[in-house]
Amino acid sequence: MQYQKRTVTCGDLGAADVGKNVVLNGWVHRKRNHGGISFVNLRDRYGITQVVIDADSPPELQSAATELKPEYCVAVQGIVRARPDTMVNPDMATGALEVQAEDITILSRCVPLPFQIEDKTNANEDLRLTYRYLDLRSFSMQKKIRLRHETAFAVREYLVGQGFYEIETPTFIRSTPEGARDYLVPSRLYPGKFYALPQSPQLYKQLLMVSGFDKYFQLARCYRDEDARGDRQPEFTQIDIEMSFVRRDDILTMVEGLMGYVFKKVLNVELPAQFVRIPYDEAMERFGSDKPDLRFGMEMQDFSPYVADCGFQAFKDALAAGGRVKAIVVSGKADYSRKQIEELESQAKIYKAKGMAWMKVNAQGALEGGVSKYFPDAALVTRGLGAKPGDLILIVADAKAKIANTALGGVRSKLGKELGLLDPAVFKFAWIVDFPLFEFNEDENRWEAAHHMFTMPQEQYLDTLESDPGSVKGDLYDLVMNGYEIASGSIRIHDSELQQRIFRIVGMTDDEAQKKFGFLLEAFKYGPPPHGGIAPGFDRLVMLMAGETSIKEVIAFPKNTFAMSPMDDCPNEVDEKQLKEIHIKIVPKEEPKA
RNA sequence: GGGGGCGUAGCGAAGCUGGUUUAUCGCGCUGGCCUGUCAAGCCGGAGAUCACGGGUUCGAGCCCCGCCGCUCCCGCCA
Repeated sequence: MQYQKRTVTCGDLGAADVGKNVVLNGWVHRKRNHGGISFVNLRDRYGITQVVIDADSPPELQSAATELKPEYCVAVQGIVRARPDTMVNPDMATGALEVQAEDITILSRCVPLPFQIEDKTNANEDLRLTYRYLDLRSFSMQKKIRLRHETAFAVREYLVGQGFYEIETPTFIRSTPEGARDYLVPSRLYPGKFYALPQSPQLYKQLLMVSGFDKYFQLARCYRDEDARGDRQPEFTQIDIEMSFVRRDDILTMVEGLMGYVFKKVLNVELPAQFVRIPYDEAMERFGSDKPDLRFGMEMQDFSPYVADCGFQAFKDALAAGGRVKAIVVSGKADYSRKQIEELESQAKIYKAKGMAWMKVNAQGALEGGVSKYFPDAALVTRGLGAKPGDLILIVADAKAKIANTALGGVRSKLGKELGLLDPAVFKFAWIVDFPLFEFNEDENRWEAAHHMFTMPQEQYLDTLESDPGSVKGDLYDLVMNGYEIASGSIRIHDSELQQRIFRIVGMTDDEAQKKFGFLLEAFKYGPPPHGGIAPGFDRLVMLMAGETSIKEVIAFPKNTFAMSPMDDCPNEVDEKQLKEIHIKIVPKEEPKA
């Protein structure tokens, strides 16, 4: 096809170009016809330029212009001219100029659109994903994809500058049933055997440390076959990092430097040189979450000092059972209706709380409503909690500390959202440190690794690993920001004996360990260096930088909630022939028994 | 596995507690007019088995049951 290739883009014409003969290639964003004169807003990745078809243009040009419809792809040749003063559009980057068309060539046509291409699209997500290539035409989406690119570039720039090598690791790997469910890839050459897609390059990056690549990173695609969320996709990207001869603080400092660089470079936002560090236990008690949103206060407080003398049995029972009674003060919200409070209570119940108590501080400073009658000494309570007249006090009690904390923490998060306390332009980072190394799995009646089995226990617990696993803290750290976990890492075990002790504690026999991780244990016989690492979630990071609440907004072609792609209808059935080659037989799903 | 929300023209929404109905509005689409707009304007038009299947009722977009789809959340995510 003969057509004129662009000499400029729709975003870069300036005053100096007036009088020039230019060619633009782009899409018809909008067209306005006034009978004689007509205007076309031509759009490409770089911007929008107004093309004018004058009333006295030749008939061929006029008819070409008449034919144009939204999203036609065209080549326009014409002369750049300044707009008359009164017709300058100050809202447009190129609003002082326009191109007087001399020739318009339609490169391709466009059928009526399923939804309009505009920044604040009103189409629902399913439709946007079905026509993702159209959705991505909007400037708002182009901007997010660009932000992602720039962030990736800045990450590489910084880490390479710090002496890191980017090294690829395999995406067909050995399946290890620990952790998330694996995506499996059947093997054609080995009937009945499978590769797994990596949940993360964890073991490979540790092996790279054994190899002596003491600073490694990779923008690694990871795969986990678990249910999706706003901040979770079945495939996602992490900035995988591992370093040798480091202690915890070396990693934290390095990531602080990385984040500082990226935010400055990409968003021109200055981050603090260091991020606050909060021990896990403290985060749970203060915020009811291991990924607290620090953009607002409303911290949870211990309500137990007021319980002993009160007549409210539920609170006493919770404490007697070793649980918690926790409160938050909602400033100025004594005017909340019963219905509003019930909605908050239902939020608490999502996290298995049995209920949520409340009371209000009236204008005189007295307690009223809810459970207030059980607390005759209002001043004691309000002074202790720092509650002022007009405040609302919410209380959750439970025999299990975790339930009381997470439930009220959930209420705190909901209130943060509801009260507009979450400014997307504010970025509050924090390190959560001193995580427990083990968690007790009640269903299986055994201890399991809270993070993963290669995490170093903190030194002071080495003697009590076996006798008291529950109290062991690991050399573990999460980076959190605005209520999201955006990185997780640890110092690793590089000692085979210690590693075997851990395996035994989580109930893995030496044989099993050998079978599953023998190659790692073997490698660790050959002078492994002390090492540790971390893996920031790249999609979540970009999501927050973009001020979004779903990572789908910053992934070009994401999956929907059910791990499907509505655009190409994936996953899909495959031919019998393909199945035969990989030795797979489909067993039909059993009908539920009546 | 469980819970909340949604489903009405191509898109987004309204439609009160079942009853003037030919299901309303905005955008888009389409025909016409219009020489400076930029979310152009004005006049006209087409376009909907109210997700789907049952049921209750004299009468269902609205109530009930089932089912499908999307979305958010709990579980899950070492």
